[in-house]
Amino acid sequence: MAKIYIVDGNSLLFRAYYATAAMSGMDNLMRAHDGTPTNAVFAFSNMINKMLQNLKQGDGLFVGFDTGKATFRHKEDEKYKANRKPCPEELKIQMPLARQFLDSLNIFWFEKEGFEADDVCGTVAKMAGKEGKEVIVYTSDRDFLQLIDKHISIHIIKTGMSNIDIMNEETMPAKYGFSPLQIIDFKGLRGDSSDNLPGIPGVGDKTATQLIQEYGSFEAIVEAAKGMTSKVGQSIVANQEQGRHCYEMAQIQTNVELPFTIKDIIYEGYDYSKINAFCNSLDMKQLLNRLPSNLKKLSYEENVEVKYEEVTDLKGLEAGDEIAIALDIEPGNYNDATVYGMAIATPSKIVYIREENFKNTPDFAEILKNPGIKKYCYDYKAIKVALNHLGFEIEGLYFDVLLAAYLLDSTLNNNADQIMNYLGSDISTKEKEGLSLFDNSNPERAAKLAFASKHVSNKCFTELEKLECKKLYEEVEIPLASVLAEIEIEGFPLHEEVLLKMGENFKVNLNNIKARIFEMAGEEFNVDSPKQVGEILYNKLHLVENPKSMSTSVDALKGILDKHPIVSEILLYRKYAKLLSTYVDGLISQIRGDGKIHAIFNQALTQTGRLSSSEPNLQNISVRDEEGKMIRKAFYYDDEDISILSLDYSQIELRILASLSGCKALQAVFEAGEDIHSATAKKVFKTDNPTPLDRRRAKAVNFGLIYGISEFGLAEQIGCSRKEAKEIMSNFFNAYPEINDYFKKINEEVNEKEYVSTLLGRKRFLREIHDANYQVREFARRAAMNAPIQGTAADLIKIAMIQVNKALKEQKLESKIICQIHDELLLKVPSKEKEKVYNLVKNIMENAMKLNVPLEVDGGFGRTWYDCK
DNA sequence: TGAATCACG
DNA sequence: ACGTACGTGATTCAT
Repeated sequence: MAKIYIVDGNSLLFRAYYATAAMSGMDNLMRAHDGTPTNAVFAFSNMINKMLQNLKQGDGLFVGFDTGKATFRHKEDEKYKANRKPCPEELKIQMPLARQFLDSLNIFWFEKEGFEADDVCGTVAKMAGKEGKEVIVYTSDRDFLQLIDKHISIHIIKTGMSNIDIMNEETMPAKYGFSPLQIIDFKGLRGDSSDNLPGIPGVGDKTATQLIQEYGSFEAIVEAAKGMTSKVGQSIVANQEQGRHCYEMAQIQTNVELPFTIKDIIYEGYDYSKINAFCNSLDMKQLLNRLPSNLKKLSYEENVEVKYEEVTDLKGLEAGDEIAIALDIEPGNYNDATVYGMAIATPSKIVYIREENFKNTPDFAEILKNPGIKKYCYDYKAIKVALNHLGFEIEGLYFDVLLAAYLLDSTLNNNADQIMNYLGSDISTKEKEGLSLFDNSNPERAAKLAFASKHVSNKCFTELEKLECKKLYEEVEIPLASVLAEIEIEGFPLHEEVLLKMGENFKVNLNNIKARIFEMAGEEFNVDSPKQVGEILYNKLHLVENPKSMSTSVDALKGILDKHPIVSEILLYRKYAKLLSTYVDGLISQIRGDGKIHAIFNQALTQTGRLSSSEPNLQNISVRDEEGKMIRKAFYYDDEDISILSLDYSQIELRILASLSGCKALQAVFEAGEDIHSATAKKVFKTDNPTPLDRRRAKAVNFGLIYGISEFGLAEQIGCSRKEAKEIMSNFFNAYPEINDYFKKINEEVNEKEYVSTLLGRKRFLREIHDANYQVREFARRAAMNAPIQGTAADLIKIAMIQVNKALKEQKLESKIICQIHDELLLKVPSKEKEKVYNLVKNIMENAMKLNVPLEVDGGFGRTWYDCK
């Protein structure tokens, strides 16, 4: 979920000033070459930079300031803050500099006359909370604690940015002994000497806390005090007006009128040239190297005005040898989205043509299908598939912004606005008015997108070259986009009637199981609700004494199978419920008019370079469970002459690990064609005849290695002691010493560069490797171990897909790729092509990449997907 | 909208 | 002392 970081600017700036002034001594403040004091801005910039390090795409950052003029609180109380020492001149000078600093980082800040930073920040925090954002407020002022709710936490800065008290709905009451809102009652009693608010004389922290815990609120305490004989009681009654005044003054306003919305504070990155100029002018260059690179816009330009004209035909459009295009299309799945029109940009002009006019002009189809005219665009695959639905072809992809951005930084989402922003172009349009409610077309946006697609291309090529990804881009991702489009257009036949029949069976089972569960539980409840299941198992049937968690996951339930027969029934219920909802009803809802599934293969989504599949996901159709596997029987061609061919890489990730690490022993196992898990079992359990159990445990060891497991994780996985796991791992590394060295090398690399690479140079950035949080850091470390392996496997099969697609076309074969499942390809193959295609595809897959181990591809034909073997 | 669950490699 | 395997997508409940 997006987070919103809110900074109490004045509070932090004061801290920044006094912390550094105390360190260096007042006479020795840090200054720029012209004598301007910069200590506060410097320390402030470091604090802000720490926050930027945590910022993710879509997160917001806002700084609220005091204007320095009188506020409504001063009007109510002329003595308010009257005891404050005047702000030192050296700090005063830096106030506007801090604002300039924020401007130069494109960070949104705001101040409003008549209000304090507290009120502005409080209002923004509540606004963001209402939108469901997770809000984190940085301040050193404890008054802010009253803002805490389920969305908002307050980070109280004690010293610098490392000593922080994180206060939220749980921690705040635990520490203070009362609720967030009661901080106001607390201030009423206690007062606040720094604001010159006296509160109730004779009441300190301890007494105030006690009273609040006993009576709840300030007014209730005043009421109760009337019956007290103690000195404190008398003081409360006598000074109640003064206390009430302090209570009022401590309240933060959360309904200040603001001329902006949360959308405006979403952070969209900094322009290096701007912050560079600022830092240079104040001689604080240290900051520049420490700024997070992921938030840097690739370059900075003022908005370029994009002019376009709407046309009904393309007469007179000189396409030349390259054009940039953008579809104006309804958001959502492009297989059934309405296409409103298309923007076409040539070097001389940009035109927009409505969909109903596509057929008016033969030039339209000609230009698009001419591979000699280079196409620049954003998400070519979507355009190609959507155009196909309208009966148009497109060829000649040259530059795809989405794919370029994906290689530059896989953490970027498939969001044209954000990606263009990252690349320094703005394609946002004003809210349009006056158009039909039923027409969500946006010609201006399409025009801007087309223009920007060409505009950012040079920059992208330069960056791809710097990152050594240009070859991967041109030779893998770009050609793959067309291959995937063809796979999506081709589709995969799925038979509703077969699924329905299976579904009926599943439903009968499900109802019987449900009846048995209710019988055993002694009541009816929602078995789909993990919460209610946990309630029954743990609180009603008490299957576990002092349960550590209320988890009802497979792992948790398998551990208590013997405690009660209801447990296995719940697991069975889950199985059939899953089959019905996801694989029967879910798949049926995705069958289109042609009796086929047209899943989308996302090419720019995963962090490792793999594809993903959606609507529906064809990459997680059941196979491990025999009954679940039946679903695959619904995937077949009516034409009995057409079979499905499934070919998959055997042990691809372990082979890649063997190759990348140069591990001789592991390579030898593959060269000898030995069973890898048995081989590992022999080595880690030191036996010549591993039992099936040994092999199973060795398999877990092999997989664990790929995932960067710890001895604890291994022990958990194979059910042994930590000590045994440690020994197994040490045996493993003794048997395969180069693997240990390889992972050490990966660790050093990610620590130094904050990224890791696949064999072909695909990068995965892991900036979290230097996160302050141990768990976050460890997660990044494990991801760093896995990404080169998983990513190289992804690169490999992508190359194979391109080569297979090309070979099938060149040899004029009717066979087609219809699905990819990470290490497996599915093809439709007519009988007469069986032998040829089998050998062709197997051969291409096994030789797609030159590794230091042989690649092995297995598989076979089936009438249905189920039967492929 | 997120958490929990479970399907796959 | 801490917390504990990589990468995905769909469904359901609950807020």
